[in-house]
Amino acid sequence: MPGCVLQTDMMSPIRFGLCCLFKNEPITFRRTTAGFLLKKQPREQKSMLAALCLHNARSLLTALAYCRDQGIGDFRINSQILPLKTHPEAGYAVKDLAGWSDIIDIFKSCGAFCRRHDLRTTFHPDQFIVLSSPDPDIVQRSVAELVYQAEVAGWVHADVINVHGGGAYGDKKTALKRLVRVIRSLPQKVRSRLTLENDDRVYTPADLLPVCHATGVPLVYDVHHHRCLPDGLSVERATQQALATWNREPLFHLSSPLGGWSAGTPRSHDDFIDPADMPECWRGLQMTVEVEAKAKELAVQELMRHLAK
DNA sequence: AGCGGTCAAGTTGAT
DNA sequence: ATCAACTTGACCGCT
Repeated sequence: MPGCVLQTDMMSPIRFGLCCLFKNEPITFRRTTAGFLLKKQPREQKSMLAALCLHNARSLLTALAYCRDQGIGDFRINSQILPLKTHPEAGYAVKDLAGWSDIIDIFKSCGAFCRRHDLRTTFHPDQFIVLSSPDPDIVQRSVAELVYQAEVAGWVHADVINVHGGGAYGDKKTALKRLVRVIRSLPQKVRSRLTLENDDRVYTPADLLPVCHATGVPLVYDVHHHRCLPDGLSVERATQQALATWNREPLFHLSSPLGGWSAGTPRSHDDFIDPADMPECWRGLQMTVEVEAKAKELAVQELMRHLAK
């Protein structure tokens, strides 16, 4: 139904978020591989990267316009929005790319668009970013990636860079001490956006809340991960404690297990959200809920329709 | 045009 | 010891 926009007054106060990609909408983000790129001449490498970055910046603006039209209030930005940005060999500075000022201008337009239409954007660096590692090189590379994402976050006004606690290395307590120390040492533009999320195999909300309290970093509560890796906290209690860590609009994650909770792999995500998986105690809260479902925008739309009834 | 192997990175737990 | 899973599947190179 073209032009059909959900009415604000029918909608839940929850701001629902779309993660990174589209299922049906022809909005794409491109990337490349280091091996392929490095076989080219340096000049060609730069021009390919410039084309990819420009394409992705334009796609982001298109994605945000789509979200606004659909009443989707939040969009998670792919870590590879600037492909291979911090790769040890293929990495580059944006200002080394032809047309760099156009690229940055489009990202800044994205930021202005978000301000104008009350859209939120976030980043979620992937599993290779681990701040609790005992290996300083791993921590240093992770921080470099966060610095890159914080730079883009500054252009687009993203207020969240969300990471997991990382590994335990057989000693959670010590690992979390390292995590606190590293968080405190982060550059301001990273630390002011950093959030911690409970994962489904190592760190629970109960593990991370003390870190949040010690550092002022908010907790992104993922209820699906919490159900896969419980810690004695009820969903209601974890919700309350996570909300209390936020000095801005809270951000939570929601997904449904592939094939239901009785299936073999409850950890993997289903195409859509089973409304029963959304905690009752979330209803009416003023916060962002990012929908992690493989059907992407279709899943967000279906959940919003269901809750508007 | 379609398809399969591969992709920069870390850690865990199943096999 | 090896390897999928995590996640966001997408890209490259070959047929």
